[in-house]
Amino acid sequence: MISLSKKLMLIDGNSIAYRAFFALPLLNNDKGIHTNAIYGFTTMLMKLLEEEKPTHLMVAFDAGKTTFRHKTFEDYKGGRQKTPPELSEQFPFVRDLLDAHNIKYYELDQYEADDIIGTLSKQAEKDGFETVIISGDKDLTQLASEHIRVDITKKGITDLERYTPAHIEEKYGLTPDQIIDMKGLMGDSSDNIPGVPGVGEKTAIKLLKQFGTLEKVLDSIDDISGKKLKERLEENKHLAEMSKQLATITLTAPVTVKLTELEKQEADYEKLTKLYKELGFNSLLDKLDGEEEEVELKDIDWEEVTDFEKDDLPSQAELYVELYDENYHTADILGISVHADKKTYFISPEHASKSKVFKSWIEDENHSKSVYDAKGSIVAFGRLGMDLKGIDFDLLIASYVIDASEAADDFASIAKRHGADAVPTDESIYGKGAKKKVPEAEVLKQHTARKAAAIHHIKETCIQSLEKNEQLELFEKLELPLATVLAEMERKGVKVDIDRLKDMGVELKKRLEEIQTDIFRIAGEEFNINSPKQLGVVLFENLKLPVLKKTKTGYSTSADILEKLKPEHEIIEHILHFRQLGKLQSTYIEGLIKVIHDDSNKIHTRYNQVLTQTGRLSSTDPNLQNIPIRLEEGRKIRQAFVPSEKDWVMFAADYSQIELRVLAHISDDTGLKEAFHKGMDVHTKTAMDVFGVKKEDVTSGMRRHAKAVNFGIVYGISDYGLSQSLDITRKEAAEFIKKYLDSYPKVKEYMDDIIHEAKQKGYVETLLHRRRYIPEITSRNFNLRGFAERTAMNTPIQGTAADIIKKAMIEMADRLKAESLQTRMLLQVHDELIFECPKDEIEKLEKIVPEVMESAVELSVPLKVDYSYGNTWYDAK
DNA sequence: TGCTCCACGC
DNA sequence: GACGTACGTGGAGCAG
Repeated sequence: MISLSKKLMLIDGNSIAYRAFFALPLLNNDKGIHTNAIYGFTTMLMKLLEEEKPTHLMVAFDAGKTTFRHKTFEDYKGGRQKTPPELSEQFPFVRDLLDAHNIKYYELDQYEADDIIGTLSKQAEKDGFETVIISGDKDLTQLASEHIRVDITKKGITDLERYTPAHIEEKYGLTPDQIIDMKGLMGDSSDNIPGVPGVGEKTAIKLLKQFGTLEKVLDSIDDISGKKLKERLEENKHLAEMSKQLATITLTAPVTVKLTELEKQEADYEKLTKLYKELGFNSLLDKLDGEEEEVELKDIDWEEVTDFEKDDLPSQAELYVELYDENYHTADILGISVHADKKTYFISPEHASKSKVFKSWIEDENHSKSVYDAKGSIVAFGRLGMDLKGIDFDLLIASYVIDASEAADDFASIAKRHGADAVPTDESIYGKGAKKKVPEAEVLKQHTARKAAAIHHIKETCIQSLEKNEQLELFEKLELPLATVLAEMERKGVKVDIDRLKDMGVELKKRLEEIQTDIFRIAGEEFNINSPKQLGVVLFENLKLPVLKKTKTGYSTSADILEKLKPEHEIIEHILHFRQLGKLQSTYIEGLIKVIHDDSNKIHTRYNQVLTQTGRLSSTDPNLQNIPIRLEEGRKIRQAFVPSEKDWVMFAADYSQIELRVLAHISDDTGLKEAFHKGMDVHTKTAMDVFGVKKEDVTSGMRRHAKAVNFGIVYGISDYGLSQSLDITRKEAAEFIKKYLDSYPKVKEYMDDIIHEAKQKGYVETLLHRRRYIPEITSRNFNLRGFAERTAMNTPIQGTAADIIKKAMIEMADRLKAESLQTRMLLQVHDELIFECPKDEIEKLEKIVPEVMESAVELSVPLKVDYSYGNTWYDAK
């Protein structure tokens, strides 16, 4: 075969997906979507791209149910098994996959993929292409020619048989054209093409070798040997002709794509990564990382300086600080870059901290800086003795506000998402895991410089997106100022009484040992209680306790299951207690001690401002948003959180039922609003409304149920979730939710409306225009759609609550400053703010804090804040 | 090192 | 009917 420079690959999409589906076991990903066909399709595609290196590429799909062939023969493809739903649900993902690879796909009403492929392959032949066709359907082999090769899947999916005219000659002794005649004679059971009864492959080939074409065979029936065969051909002449017609691939389908449009393009790695993650294709993700790193680095102009002249630093510039790891409180500061006008500078942190010109520029709020990660930058510059001010843009936050679903793992992926693809990933510069290291100076400096330049390139696009989505105010007036407030909170840190923690640790250790001894005695053997695997063996095999639930890997030993086994065996309560105390010891005693800064005995958490899909913050190193409170033993941990100054107190304020108030506001439901206007206990009120009883007749059980439903509404749990938390059947839970919605009709209306809106727009919004895209809302997959619907209902509630407390935090910080108070805001726990303050400021705070928090936004129901103070966080209850 | 299980908070 | 179902972070065990 002559090697031509243009190589076209045409893939029969349906056929390959079918092949993959039946060749691979029915794989599931963690979302319950079947993925075997998608996976098989992907691996096959990768292999083909690598081996064939096509310059042009397209995937053809069959369109709909009927084709022009059905006019010839109604029962064409009749009797074929309906596509299994497990497969059809995968087709949309195959298309997503192709989109992510930037591979064109095409379908044409009334035509099959074969016809599209046939038409294009012949056009390509004329235009001097070499073409490879990939399918599982041997029919396609009729297209083989000098410049068209047809590869048909054999067993499995990666094994292909290459049909060239020579191979067909060798295999059947026929030319490619004669394949159609062969089909006419012998038929094709898979497409329900009848052919001539009694004529199979052998006879068909024999006849064609003798006469050449079907028509000639039918004209020469008299010359054929064998009486029976003659009769059959005679009787089925018409059937044979129709069969040939059906099997003939049309070469003149009205295909509208041009070959020039099929040129192979670079994949969209961002999209691919997202898709692979969604599908759980971890092995493919790994490969992807490798490919991405190969991206060529375009040189940029940058200059290293040791100091600045005043004129170097204009009133608008991009600023970037490069750190060695993600914890900006402690990470090595490796370099700083500034993109000013058309120049990009690099300066070492040592030189930067000595430069007076630089410091005064950094601290001048009239000089605007565009950064990546405002909060981290403020902290890092703080460590260099500079108070970073005047941040007017943050690429990281902007990207989060625009679409929180795109993970913010590193600069490169965010830059690329917004069109700057010349920034290498940090991993490619530093390596990862044990191999991570600072690269040679030139590489580091260029990398740092490149980021400042990238921010400059992207800024405008981001602002336009924000503007278009009416999110500029959310970005500029809420998230950006919040970053400064959070930086301040993190930097101040919260003081920990380390001795108190250690004492608790000693006490816990003693008790754990005692419980362990008990457990071993009762079990009659020693084992690792912390190993669910070993514990499972002891409980369910040795002690023969009933198995109520299994996990993927063995027996479930979760607390709710053990709780049910309590009456069965005395060992259970010991195990539960051991678990509870063990958690306190490892996570809260040892874990907290690990992150206390030696010099100050303070903890400096990091709030992640760009992570959650709802707009909430999260907290790491340590997570101060999950310090125990519900059980007394755990709650005592809070005694270790103390004021950092003598004679100060901890002051805690929390919003009462903020989410339900938000729901009352959004839904405008009279009954729900009444609870808040009258200052009632909302769970009792719900119990009254749902069970139709008077206040004094609400039992504790009713209230508990009502509370669980309210909880479910706020967090968007399903009937299943509710059934779990109340230990009732799913049906009962569903009925319960229905009763709730009947009692609050406008809540029901809101739920219906918001789902409808999400379907229309593809996203939902909070009060302050925070957006969450919910593409799965139109999914045909029951699970995904159900999940999406709950997300649509829940996000505006939880997200609005998040908006409100964020706004309150900014206003609180302003107010403390305006009133020149010493009080420090230290922590945020979703609906709660914790301060430390001198005792003589308590009285003021008691007025200011509720006032600011309650008036952060105005809803149609009042916001209510409860507060309290004490010598430790524990005592502020 | 990455996965699973478990448990804490809102 | 669909069979796994609020969001996070972190520790321990375990397999490769």
